[in-house]
Amino acid sequence: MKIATFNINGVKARLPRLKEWLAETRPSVACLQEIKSQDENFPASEFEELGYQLIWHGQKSFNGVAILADGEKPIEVQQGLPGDPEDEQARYLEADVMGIRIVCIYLPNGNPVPGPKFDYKLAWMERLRSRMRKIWQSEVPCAVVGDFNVIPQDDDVWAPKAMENDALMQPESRAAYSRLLADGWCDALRTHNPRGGVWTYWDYQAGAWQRDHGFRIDHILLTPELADRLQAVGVDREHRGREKASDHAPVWANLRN
DNA sequence: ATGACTGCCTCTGGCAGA
Repeated sequence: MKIATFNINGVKARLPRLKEWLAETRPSVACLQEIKSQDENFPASEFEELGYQLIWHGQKSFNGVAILADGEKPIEVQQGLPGDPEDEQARYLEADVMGIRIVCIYLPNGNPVPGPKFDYKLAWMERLRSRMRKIWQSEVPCAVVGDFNVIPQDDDVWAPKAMENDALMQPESRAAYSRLLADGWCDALRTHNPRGGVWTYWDYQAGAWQRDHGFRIDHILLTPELADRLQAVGVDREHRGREKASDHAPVWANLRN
């Protein structure tokens, strides 16, 4: 089975590109971030026409996540990240699909640093870790995928200097991400590209795509059982270069059945 | 270079993104 994650930067603006990507690459499970849609406006039927069933968690203007599954309805386990009753941002969706627990996240960006948004990011990462430890303890095979908004290492960015003041690569952000891996989760893309140099995001500005000025912030984390089944992992880079593309490219992992 | 581009909802300019 193929598990994919794609920050689409607006479901309405991206609909033709998104349907094209689904038809061309046919992931078994597709996790979307930044749908930027209220629940009642989400164009579910567009995906059902392609043979996908889905659940989503949206809000007005920003954020929003969705889980699509090929020919099977995801069974929702959790909507919204537990741990803060005041947090109403639509960034977390967890479901059981095809015998696997799928967690779709859109982790807060955290800029500017320092400030309340950065504090929210770090607190969110600790809440995520708590949730992931709980899932780990339940011993269900699990993939946590999405836009983590963390550049894990210097070789995950075209120029570390250019991003050094950004929330995406602050030592605190990296340390929080490292703690997830230290808990035992496998960073699928890193495992197959140990020397780094693989990007999943290119800014719209300053010709970043044309100059290949990118970095890696979209991740697929696997429990050991799924890591053992990992066959191939990749980035659909070519989709970033199309007309009206998202600023992120899709990331996918193939698991042996 | 407090720059750049894109999407959203709309106080069609200001905010957010990364």
